[in-house]
Amino acid sequence: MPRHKADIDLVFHALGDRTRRAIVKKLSEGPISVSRLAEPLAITLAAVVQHLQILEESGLIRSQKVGRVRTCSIESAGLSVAEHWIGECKSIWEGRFDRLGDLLNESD
Amino acid sequence: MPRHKADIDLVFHALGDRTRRAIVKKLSEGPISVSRLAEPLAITLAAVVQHLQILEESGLIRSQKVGRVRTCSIESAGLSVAEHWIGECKSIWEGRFDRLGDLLNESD
DNA sequence: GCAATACTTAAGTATTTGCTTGACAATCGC
DNA sequence: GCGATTGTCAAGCAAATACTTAAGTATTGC
Repeated sequence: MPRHKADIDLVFHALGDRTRRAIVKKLSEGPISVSRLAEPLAITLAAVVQHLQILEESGLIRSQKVGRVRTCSIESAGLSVAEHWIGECKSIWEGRFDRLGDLLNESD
Repeated sequence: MPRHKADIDLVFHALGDRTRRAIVKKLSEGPISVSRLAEPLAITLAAVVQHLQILEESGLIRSQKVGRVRTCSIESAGLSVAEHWIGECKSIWEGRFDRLGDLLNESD
């Protein structure tokens, strides 16, 4: 049963780590196996697996095992959750400027 | 001299903490002082100040002190850095689908 | 001047984190 | 079957993190 949480706390926590962002970036090029994913990273396979667990639980990636190979891919819903939160902040902030503009009738 | 780094590692690290995201969200409503910012948060003022330092060094917020009051506000460049990184991942990912579509001549 | 306000700084602490090693399990090629 | 490949699991550990308390510095109102 795949994780489909995409919880905002989990997503931003997952993206807070440099290595995990590198994994997400790599996966955006397309699905890839765990060991291929680990190759360019200067850490052990076990450490990569731990990062993948965090990424999967956050809803940023998903994976399925066929035979002995686990193939990982991006779950775009996870990135969308983060994107939406940022967009929300920006629109509140910009909305504020709009109202300020109404009052002052000038731009900063 | 204000910080204008907006470094991607610092930005995502800063956004990785729930309390700091709450601060950013609050600041998107408009500038506010440190103690007003701390009011709804169930932590000490000193802890809030530490979060503000991290947020300011990452380029997510800026602040200026007038008299004894430090007023904080959003630095939208910081959020844009995060937004851009996410957009980049998504467009690489979607680009991949486009090329797949060219090959298969069908949509998912 | 003096007390209250609004931070600031430093030191200490409990918890979380990212990582390692080592043992284990499953699957593939031959 | 057997060795190589691919991944999993469980401790364990050093460093980073998010806090706290306590003491200090400016600034404001009276």
